[in-house]
Amino acid sequence: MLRTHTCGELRKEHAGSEVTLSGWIRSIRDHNHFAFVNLTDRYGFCQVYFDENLKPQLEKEAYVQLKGEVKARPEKEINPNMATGEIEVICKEMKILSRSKVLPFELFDKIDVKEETRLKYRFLDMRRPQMIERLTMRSKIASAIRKAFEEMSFLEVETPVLVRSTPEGSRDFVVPSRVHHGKFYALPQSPQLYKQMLMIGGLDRYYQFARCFRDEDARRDRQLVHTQVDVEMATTQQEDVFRAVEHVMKTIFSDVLDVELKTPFPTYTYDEVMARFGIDKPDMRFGMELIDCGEAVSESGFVLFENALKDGATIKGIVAPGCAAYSRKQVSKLEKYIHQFQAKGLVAFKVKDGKLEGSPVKKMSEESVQKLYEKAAAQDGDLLLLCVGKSDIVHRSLGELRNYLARELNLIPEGEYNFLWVIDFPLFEWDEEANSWTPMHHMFSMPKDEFIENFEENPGDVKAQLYDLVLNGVELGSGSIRISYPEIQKRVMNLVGMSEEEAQKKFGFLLDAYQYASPPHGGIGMGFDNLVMTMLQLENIREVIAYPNASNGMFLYDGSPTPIECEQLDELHLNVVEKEEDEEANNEKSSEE
RNA sequence: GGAGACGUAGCUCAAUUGGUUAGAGUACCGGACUGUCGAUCCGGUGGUUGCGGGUUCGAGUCCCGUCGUCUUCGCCA
Repeated sequence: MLRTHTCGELRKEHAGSEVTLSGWIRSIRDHNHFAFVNLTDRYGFCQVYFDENLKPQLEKEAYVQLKGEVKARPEKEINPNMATGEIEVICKEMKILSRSKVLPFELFDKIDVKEETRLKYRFLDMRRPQMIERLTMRSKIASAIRKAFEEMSFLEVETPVLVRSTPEGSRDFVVPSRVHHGKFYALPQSPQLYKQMLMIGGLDRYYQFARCFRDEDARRDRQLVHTQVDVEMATTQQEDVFRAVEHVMKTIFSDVLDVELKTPFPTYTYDEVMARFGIDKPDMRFGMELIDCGEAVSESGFVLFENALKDGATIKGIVAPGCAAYSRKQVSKLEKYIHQFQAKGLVAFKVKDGKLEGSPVKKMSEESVQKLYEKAAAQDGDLLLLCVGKSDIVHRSLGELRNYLARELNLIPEGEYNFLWVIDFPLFEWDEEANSWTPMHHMFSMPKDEFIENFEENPGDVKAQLYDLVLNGVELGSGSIRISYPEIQKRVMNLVGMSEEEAQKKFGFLLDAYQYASPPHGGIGMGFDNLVMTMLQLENIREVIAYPNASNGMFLYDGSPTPIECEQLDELHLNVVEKEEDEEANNEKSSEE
């Protein structure tokens, strides 16, 4: 070995011993006749003393190997902020193994560098203790997850990475076949179909860290490539999946964060969370629930409200605590925020001296103002904000506004981990564009028992054995009990407008498998990157991924994607069509054939 | 595909709102210092203001286009 110890492990009890260390030279503190250096590696950093003779060799951020003697520091020179602060190493001999160019940015934790630069030089960014810590936590969480699943007799099974392309769901990344002219593999959007077949295959309990590929625009919490903790269990009901996942969460929070979670996690129905929080992944660490004000203002005399109600609109509100002093400008900033969710605007009331104030009050009957005040149950100094419109828009807007205000007003308690299950999701939603019903999740989710007999009658009302795991307002995972009965599967496909031929063509391999007696089964897929991000209380998924992509799908550390050689294209039977100036002539976006 | 923000020294930012030679911190280079803790002190180098047009006596600043990063809507079964 090129070292006897790592840079982070030397302590007082090593004093007097001869050691060999390897690491990067960071922070040279030159005192003319001698110098101090922090020698660093993944494990920490260690102060090394260089005398006048050895000092000239020092080069910042060079990777060196050195021999020296560990010396206990005198009392007054101990650095309590440093794990190795009670000792230093007196360098006797140093060899530079590798030199460094001047760094594009410094490698401290509190750097303020454009992310673009950090991603381009990810290998340097990763040397920062903060990034080391994040990737270390990620690894620890992963191994705790494995431990927990193994305790419950789950098998880790790998599913294929080159799979059949399915047009359902998100856009596939596609891989051309060299051997099969004009044919393509796809990278899996998730192992969904393959894990279902594992259940038919009798594996009974499966989990996997699965890479999932989705050719969609990236977001703060979404990457082209992400890692999913994928789970499936046979002979199971919804609650069995919950208990298994809770065991895993309990284990990782206890092992990695030393946080003891209370289980079971509470469950809420989809309808309830939508009504109370406007959003299917509510953050329940704070209050500010939505208030249904339609009834209170139904006879207010205010044209805006009355006309809206006549058109079947929803009128809901939230109370922003202590915001009565908000200026018109501040309210309009909030309105601007909800414009992006198609909301028209906000009607604002200030709460003062036990009643509502503000310009809308003048347009309303005294009685309805009082009714609204009572309904809102707000305190003096609060601001009541009403949103009027189509129910899905009002819910989404207020739901997002609630989160926005909570962040703005610092209402979110730190260090709290609020888990919950959202159950009873609708099985179908109406797709305006396609003018048909589509599955809310995917078409293999089982309706709840009471809907099985005639779910065709009112598809929009059908609830499914479909659930999400939510942590602090982040959707961590989504799953369902699957349809293991070919008859029911056929009816669901029928309802979403998929003919038998089409179904055979796209999913025949799966539907055939179900002809051979499947145990009832279900499972869940959990976003591992999101889990790590939320556990570390970070806002951006890229902070917990070693090699993330930028928002336009570029990988800044290697510059991909790139064009490929003509020879490669020929071998794959591909032709790249130049993008034409005339967009109309080229509205088929695909440039590959 | 749409919207917004940003782009000035290697890095992070400033430039009195269109005014003359574009500044600061840090990094880098040189010097001083016998106990520092991302040392300190003194001095110095460093700029095609992302790129291309335009308006103007004059543009980092205004306009148009373009490229890049971030956020977001759409999209993400």
